[in-house]
Amino acid sequence: MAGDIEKIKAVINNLKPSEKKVAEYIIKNADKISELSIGELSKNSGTSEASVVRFCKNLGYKGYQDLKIKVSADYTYKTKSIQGFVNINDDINSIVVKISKNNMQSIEKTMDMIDRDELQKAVDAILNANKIDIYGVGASAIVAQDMLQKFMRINKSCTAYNDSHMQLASAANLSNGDVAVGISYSGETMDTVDALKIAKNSGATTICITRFGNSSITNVSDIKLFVYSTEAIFRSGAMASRIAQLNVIDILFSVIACRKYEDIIKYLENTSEAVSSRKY
Amino acid sequence: MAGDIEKIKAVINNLKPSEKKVAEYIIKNADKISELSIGELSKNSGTSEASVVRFCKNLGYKGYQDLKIKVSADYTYKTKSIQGFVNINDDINSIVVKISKNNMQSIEKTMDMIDRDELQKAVDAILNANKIDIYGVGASAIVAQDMLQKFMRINKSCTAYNDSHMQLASAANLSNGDVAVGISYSGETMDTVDALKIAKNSGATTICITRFGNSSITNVSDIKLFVYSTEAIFRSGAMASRIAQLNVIDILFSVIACRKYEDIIKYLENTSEAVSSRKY
DNA sequence: TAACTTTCGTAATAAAATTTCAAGTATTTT
DNA sequence: AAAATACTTGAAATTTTATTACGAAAGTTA
Repeated sequence: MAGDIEKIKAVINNLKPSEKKVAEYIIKNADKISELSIGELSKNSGTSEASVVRFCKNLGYKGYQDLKIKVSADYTYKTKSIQGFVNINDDINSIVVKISKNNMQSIEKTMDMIDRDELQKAVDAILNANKIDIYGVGASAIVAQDMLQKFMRINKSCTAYNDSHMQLASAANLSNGDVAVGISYSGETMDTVDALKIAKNSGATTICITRFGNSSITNVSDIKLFVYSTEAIFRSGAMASRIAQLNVIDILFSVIACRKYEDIIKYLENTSEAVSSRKY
Repeated sequence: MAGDIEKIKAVINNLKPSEKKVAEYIIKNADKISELSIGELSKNSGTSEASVVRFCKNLGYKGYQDLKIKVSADYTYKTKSIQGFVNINDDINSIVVKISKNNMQSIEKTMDMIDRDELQKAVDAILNANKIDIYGVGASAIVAQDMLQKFMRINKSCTAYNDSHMQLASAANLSNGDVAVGISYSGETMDTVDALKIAKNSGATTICITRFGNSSITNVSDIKLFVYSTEAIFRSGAMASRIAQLNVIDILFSVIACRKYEDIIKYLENTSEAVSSRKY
């Protein structure tokens, strides 16, 4: 489907020496490939034209022409997604583009990176849960609230207290078969980590949605869902990160909705109807 | 920079007949270009090889090779973004990819579509506002809450009541120089539209964040910020749409932050520091 | 209608890509 | 350790593809 450059990286160690040289050159100079003829490429990589062709065919391309087009397309696709940071003096259009691309990139990287097995575990845990507690404060409270709204609509009983004392109290009353979800991008938010720790001690299955890597919250989580994010602008904690987190919520919701489609469509229709009276 | 296919469309009417044939063929068959030689293309479009080359050079390309690569790249870039709807039987990986791409697409289309002038007006209104009211219920309440958090951090006093009576009461007390922001994807949510209408009558400048097109909310809004969204899955109102709305909030916030950088960086540092004591 | 300009395709030329093949290198067998 | 075999490689031949040159046809202007 995609990722021509990735594909080359993946097979580079199974190649013969001369083809490996070609692969290395292409990876390092993917930006230039579109303007290189096979002769230039073979010279630059210290091999022969024949080796380049063999390399192309080994990788499943029709020939050099074909590879050239695919690799160039892949390269421009990749680089078009990437945008710099916002500068103070950027005009309004640049800001629109940079912020949007950054948010898109956070979703994309999260999509590439998120562990499908962990996701499946989270789905199973939620599907079998008696009770679900969701913890999050500050910007993460919004994500928690969003999750609550989604799951409530499909009749999964959740709670998402935004009072930290309530969270702790609620966590203490969980038991086996319950699920607690902790949301914190930094992974170090005391209120959330503490609540999750108590939930774990109470016997609940704990899930975290946090940044990639180890942190206090991963230590108290049975299931870890990582999101990727870089912020496009100064100390503004929660822009791309919360969008990546919401994307994870969407995925969880969608997987569950698909698995239990027959039951859930009814609930969704009911709730749709219920609010329709409040629309013009 | 981009949009090679768009560029061809833009100039198609200024071309000589034979070159126009080439242009038409390329636009209709952008997917096949990567595998066509100049001979095939000229035959398929009913012209000569020379005309194809002339066409390429007229458009600023080095030759047919160059155009072929650029157009192919543009085409794959465009189509890679597009993904189908989620099916009940999709496996977990397909759902991850489809939901993510759909969310990305909503951001991208919103980015392409959003009116920069309206955005500028919204920024000016907010910068000069004494008081800012934000209205939203249900899924839009989360977006409202998010906006509140962001603007609070840069010391812009906002309120975002999620009680509809409070909203109406608050709207009644606004006056000239105040700003009211109504968030409703459908544009038909009574509570939000009513509150915004009252705000407008009170003399406030009204801003809406809603779906593209006319709706009840656009009728009561001085400034209209449109988002684009298609949902990847059944009657599930608010997935991609809220992400697109959050993206607009990010943009508003970023533009304002850039314009008032010196003042704002201080506020951001203060608020960062304030919560840091609650982190491990 | 003649002179000129524009547009276009054929054919010649040039460039690039692919294939062939034999030499060189490594590996296995005897 | 020598011979046989298989593998890897690049130079050169061949084929394919792209570009250019040029003149014929169509269209314009005087």
